[in-house]
Amino acid sequence: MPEPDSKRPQGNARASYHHGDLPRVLIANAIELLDERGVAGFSLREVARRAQVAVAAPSHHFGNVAGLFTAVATLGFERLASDFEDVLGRDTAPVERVIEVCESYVHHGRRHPGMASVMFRSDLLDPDDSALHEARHRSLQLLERAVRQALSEEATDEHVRRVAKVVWATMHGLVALRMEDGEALRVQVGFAAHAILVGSDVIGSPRRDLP
Amino acid sequence: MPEPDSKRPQGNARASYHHGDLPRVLIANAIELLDERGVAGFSLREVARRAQVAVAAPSHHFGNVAGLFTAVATLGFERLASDFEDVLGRDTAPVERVIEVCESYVHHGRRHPGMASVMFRSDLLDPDDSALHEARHRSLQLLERAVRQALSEEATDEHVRRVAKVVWATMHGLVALRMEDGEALRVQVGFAAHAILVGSDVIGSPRRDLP
DNA sequence: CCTAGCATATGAACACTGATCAGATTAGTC
DNA sequence: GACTAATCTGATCAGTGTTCATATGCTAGG
Repeated sequence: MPEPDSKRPQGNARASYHHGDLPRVLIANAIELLDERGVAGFSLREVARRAQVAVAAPSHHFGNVAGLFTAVATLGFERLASDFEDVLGRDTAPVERVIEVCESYVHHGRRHPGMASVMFRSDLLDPDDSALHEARHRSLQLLERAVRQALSEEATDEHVRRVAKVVWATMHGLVALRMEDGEALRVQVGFAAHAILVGSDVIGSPRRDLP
Repeated sequence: MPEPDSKRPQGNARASYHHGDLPRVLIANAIELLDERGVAGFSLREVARRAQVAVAAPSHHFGNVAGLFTAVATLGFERLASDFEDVLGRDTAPVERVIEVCESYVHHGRRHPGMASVMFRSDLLDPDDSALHEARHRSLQLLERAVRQALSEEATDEHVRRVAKVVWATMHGLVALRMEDGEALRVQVGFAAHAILVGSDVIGSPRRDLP
């Protein structure tokens, strides 16, 4: 039975010639291929092949492969921001919420390894794409909001931003290095986020002595 | 005047045909090209071209491009470990020493961006290369030693290992995301390392209440 | 000294890749 | 219904990594 295939045009019909929904289909196929073979094994031609479309078709929508990657990365950051918003809507303790944000970050990175790696390979992306910048910035802003609520009230904006960046970098590192697998990563993520928050508050704005 | 060129054979003479020191020269050229164009712009043929050698020559020493990358990454981790050892030999406070280790990590990553990115792109490396594993493991071990001295004495081995991994991941993330530039990165690195150490000690083994 | 053996380097071939461009096809608009 | 603009095709180009038989010259054994 022909299940509805998201990688083919809507209405399950390619009348002929014009595809109808190529950009979305190309992005979906690109994500699939990235998760399947990684960035190194990626091929624009293979994406076109899977969409049953000519090799040159993608260029009319994305210009070049960097354009397609940029679209994929933008979608990735938008999903990430959406996940973050879900977490921020929950009614849990502030520190717990930061940890949950981190967990959703790591979860996203592990579920879509190829897509995630493209998101942070700035050398493969269009550096001037405003949609990408916006989506990435929104993700970071949501993390900052979570961090702000988890730190002491005396924390300055600069302090909050700095801590959020450290948390962001740590999560990226944990995913990129694949240092643990399965449940152990969850423990590591929780520990790391917690330690950074506590440590930052101790060191932070109102200077206290450290042990 | 002909300065001594490390990318050509020793003795500054390619009598003919046999190169004499190809592997080392290829690795040097690969690092140069990686730092120049990044992983995406890398080309094995260009490396061979710069060594003034046939396209197929590298394959006799490294098999394929993954083999060359693996050699580059191994050298990178050996240098990193060597830098770490220098820091560990200094007579500074333990926490300060961890920060200095982190700084040397970041410094290495910023000075050789292409090389550094290859070091952590496991999809581009030979996963069974023992020399690579050994060099990487030694680097992590040295970081663990620095962390152990900086944490409270009650810290278990497992705790030390976990904290070291978090520090490692954070530094990798800070470099990979290029979140700051110049001096600001140094501040960020010091802050991050410090916060993780302090936070880990507060959360750590002898359970205390947290604010 | 000189000769066989073997590691090293060559160059051509192959199957790929991403990008480009004129021309074919169709959708949307006046 | 005609026309313009968007979309897609198919062929072409330069460039890539890998493989293979062949050529070269260093080195060990006689």
